[in-house]
Amino acid sequence: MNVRDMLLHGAISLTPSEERIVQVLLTDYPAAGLGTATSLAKRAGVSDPTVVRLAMKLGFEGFPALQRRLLADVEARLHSPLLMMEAKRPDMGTHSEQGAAIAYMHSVASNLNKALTSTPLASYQRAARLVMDTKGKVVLLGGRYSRFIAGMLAAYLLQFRPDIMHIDALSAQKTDVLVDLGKRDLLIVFDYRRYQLDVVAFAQLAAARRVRILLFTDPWLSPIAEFSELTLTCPIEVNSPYDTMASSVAQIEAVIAQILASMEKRTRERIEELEEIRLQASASLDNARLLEEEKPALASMTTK
Amino acid sequence: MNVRDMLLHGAISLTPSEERIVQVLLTDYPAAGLGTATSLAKRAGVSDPTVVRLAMKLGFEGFPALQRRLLADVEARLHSPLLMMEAKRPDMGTHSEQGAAIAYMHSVASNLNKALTSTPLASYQRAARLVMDTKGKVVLLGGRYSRFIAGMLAAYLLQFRPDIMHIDALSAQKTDVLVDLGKRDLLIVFDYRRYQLDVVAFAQLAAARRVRILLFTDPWLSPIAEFSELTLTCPIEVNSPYDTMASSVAQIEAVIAQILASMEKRTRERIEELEEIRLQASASLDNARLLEEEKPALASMTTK
DNA sequence: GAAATTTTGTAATATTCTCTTCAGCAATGT
DNA sequence: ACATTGCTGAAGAGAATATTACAAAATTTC
Repeated sequence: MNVRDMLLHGAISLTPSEERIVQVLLTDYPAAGLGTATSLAKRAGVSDPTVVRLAMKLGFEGFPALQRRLLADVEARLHSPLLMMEAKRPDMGTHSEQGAAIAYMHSVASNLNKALTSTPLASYQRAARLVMDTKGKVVLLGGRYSRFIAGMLAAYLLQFRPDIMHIDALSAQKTDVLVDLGKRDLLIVFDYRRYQLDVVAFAQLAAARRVRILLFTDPWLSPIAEFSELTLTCPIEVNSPYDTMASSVAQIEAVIAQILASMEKRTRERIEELEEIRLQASASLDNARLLEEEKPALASMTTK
Repeated sequence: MNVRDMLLHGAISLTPSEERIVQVLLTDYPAAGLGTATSLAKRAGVSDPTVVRLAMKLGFEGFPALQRRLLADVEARLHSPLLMMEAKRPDMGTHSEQGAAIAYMHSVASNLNKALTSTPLASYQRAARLVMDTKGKVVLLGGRYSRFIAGMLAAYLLQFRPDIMHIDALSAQKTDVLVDLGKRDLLIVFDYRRYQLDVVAFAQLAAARRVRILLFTDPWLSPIAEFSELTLTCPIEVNSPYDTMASSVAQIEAVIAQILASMEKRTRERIEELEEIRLQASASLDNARLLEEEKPALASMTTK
């Protein structure tokens, strides 16, 4: 069993700072673990003893032992047949003008795969718990683009619990919501690179008021990571001047899935039924068309 | 220039024992160099000072410096997209309550792959042309969830052309925009299943006014497909009571990529520069950490 | 074949890294 | 509110590692 799997599916329960280490390690696997223990600790924003303790928790004699294992992994992977193929990979550099969209989709796919392998299950579980265990309000905030993701998550969460509040565009007035927030509340903030000053500032103010913070960011970490309780990272780089948001969307959906899974069976069933009903209600609209003819579809549409 | 090439094509003359080291290093590259200097020396049958001297001869400050370079090489090779795919998938099927989030991510990944292979390039090209060739206004509309995707696309398009208008929540008032629309205008509508009556109705009214329609929907086709000029479908089913929007997001991003590719070179470059500048502005925040040491990162984060 | 030069290893030193101890802190239960 | 438990980081001891200094081989040169 290689180290990556130990981290992803390991049966050991991790403390928050240990989790941060794991996240760093997975995001930049295995290079992040091949330096010194102290460098890894700094990157994760924890102290070196914590790194050492994690190594031991994983069953190693100490950090160097873990490192040796990591090295073995590298070796194995570098000699894998896949890497041989890699050598003759077509140069992605040429946008080729023609298949730009297709090339882009491929690039997103590999991005998603990266996301898949770089976030441990525990992070999702923690996020789910954080959201559902919060007694007070849950406030959502995002940047220029990511505010749409915040909106999506808000729309989902509305169905699971009350007191959801999405701050769409950050204005001076909106900052006022802060006065009502305290340590029983949760701020879910999305901040991918080109970290927006106003968003960071808002989060900082919230942190000062002891509001708990759940941060979604990229592997380079928004400054907000400094004072967030839990940080979920997600790769965003693709061959385009813009970054992709597809993986981020998948990620919040995954959190939703995790919330659903951890719910009481009855509660979950009620929600599933609810969706089922909504689906049927709309399906009746155009089912006929799909199964039979086109005419009924138009008919049903003109009826209301 | 990576270390391997330095060793292979280096212009420096090597002493016999140095050559032995190089040989070992190349035989097991780069793993052999990632341990301690002493371990490498032993494998080559020489003493450790010889190893250190070689490192310096190659232009490094010392052995650790060479090691850092070696690590960078590994990272570059390991981060190639293809290799990310290799990270094997755990057994699906077992929803297991535990790994709900992970299972979900896998399911999204395969969904995306499906999207990848089921939409021809021509569709993206036509969508791109449709958007950019429209002389009049471009109005965007979505449903309960998909309106966020509409919002994203609107945010992107704003940078490419004027007269972009996102109808966020559909109200009676908003329907009024219809009176200003005609056959020179374009309606981009997102309508995934649980096709919303109001959205369909709006599209229908637009169609009646001869507004051109670009529809994003799922493979079961929204009724709007009946009167849209171009329909892009995208699979949305995953193992969850909800549908995924990740692929849809990827899809609109792909359209953006296609638009960028089909633009005049100069125009595109200007936009890319713009993004580049935005990126650097924020990157300067924490770049130091990634390229050099850990210290500056923490410093920069606390500094503002 | 001896001196000069280069190469190499041993030993001592300097540096860096790991890991233990301990005390502070927050969360949780009584 | 108080005690308990577990998590965390600061500090420093101790170990491992890299590097320097120097002397012994080996090689070359005359």
